[in-house]
Amino acid sequence: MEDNTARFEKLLVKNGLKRTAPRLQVLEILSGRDSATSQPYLEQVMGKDADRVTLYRVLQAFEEKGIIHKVLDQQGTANYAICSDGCSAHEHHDEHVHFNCDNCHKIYCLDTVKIPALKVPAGFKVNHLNLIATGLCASCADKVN
Amino acid sequence: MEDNTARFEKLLVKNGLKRTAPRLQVLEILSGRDSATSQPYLEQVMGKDADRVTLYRVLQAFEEKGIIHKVLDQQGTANYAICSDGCSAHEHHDEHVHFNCDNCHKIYCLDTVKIPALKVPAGFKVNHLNLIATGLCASCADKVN
DNA sequence: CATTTTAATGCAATTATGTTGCAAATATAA
DNA sequence: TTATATTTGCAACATAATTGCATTAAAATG
Ligand SMILES: [Mn+2]
Ligand SMILES: [Mn+2]
Ligand SMILES: [Zn+2]
Ligand SMILES: [Zn+2]
Repeated sequence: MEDNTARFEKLLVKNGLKRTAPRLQVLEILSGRDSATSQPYLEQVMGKDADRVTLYRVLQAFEEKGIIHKVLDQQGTANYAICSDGCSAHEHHDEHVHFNCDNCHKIYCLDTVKIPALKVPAGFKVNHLNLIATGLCASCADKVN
Repeated sequence: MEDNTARFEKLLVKNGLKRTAPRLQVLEILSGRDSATSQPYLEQVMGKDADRVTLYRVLQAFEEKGIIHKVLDQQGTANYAICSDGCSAHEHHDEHVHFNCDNCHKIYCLDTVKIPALKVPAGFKVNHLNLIATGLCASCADKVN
C-alpha cells in the first residue's frame, strides 16, 4: 500500500476543502475500516486531537461534498462510510443495502446489493430508498456455530 | 365508531400491563393518527399529563409487547405506530415499507407494500429488513402541483 | 371492603448527541 | 510576507434518552 495521505490531500483540494489535520485524520480512520464508523467511535479515537464540534463539521462537510455518506443504525446513531464511486456535491449514489449486525453492531455497506425498485400507493413520489438489513454478519455468524 | 377505551383496556390486560392513564392516553393518541407519531410530538401533546420518563417507559413496554413498532425517520428520531396485525411479545411482523415525506415529515406505514426478499453476500444471516422510502407523500405531492 | 402485593409513576440527576455564535488560529492565495 | 478566507476551539445551549429511588396506585387476595 502506498501513501494514503497524498491521496487524501488531493481529495480535499479537489473538493475545495483545506488540508487540515482533523480532516486527514478522519479520512485515515474511515479508510482503515471495513465497516461504517459511528460518530461516537470517531470521537473516542480522535480524543483531544480535535474538538467534538470540529468532528461534526468535518463529517458534515465531507457528506455535502460526496466524500462520505451517513447511515443511521437501528439505534438511530450516525455512522459514516467513504463513498465508493461517483458521489459528488450534487448527488450521492449510495443506494446500496446496509447490513447492521445485531451482535457486533457493525454496519457493512453491501455495495454489490442494490435496493430493488418498489411499487408505492398512488400519489406517493419516491425520491430515495434506504434499506437496512439486520441480523448476523459473516464473522459473527461463524462464531455462533 | 364505538368506545375505544374499552378496547384499549382489554389490550393492556391481555398483555399483562396495568390499565393506567398514561398508557391509555398514548394508545388514544396513536390510534387517532394516520401516520407514525414521533416521541417529541407525543411528549408535547401529553404535556404535564405524564412525565417524560413515563412516556419513554410506556413506549418501551408497548414495543416489547408487540403493541406498537418503532420507526426511525431520516433524522434518527423515533416514531411510533400501532402494529397492524399479529405482533406479539415474541415477534413483530411489521416488515412493511415506511414512507418518510420530505415535506411534511410524516411517516406512513405502507402496510400493503412488502419488502422484497434480498440476496446478501455469503455468510450473512438476515433477520429483519427495514426499508424507508423518502420523497413526497400523496398529500404534499398534490399541493406542489 | 380492607389489606397486601406488585407494577408503574414522578422526580432528580446524569449521559449522549448534536447545534450555534464568536473569537482565535491557520491554510492558502496574492 | 502579507492579506484573505476558511477552519478550528471554546462556551453555551438544546434535545433525546437512561438510571436509581422514593412514592403512588392498580390489581390481587382474603
Ligand atoms: Mn454505504
Ligand atoms: Mn409501520
Ligand atoms: Zn457482526
Ligand atoms: Zn407529506
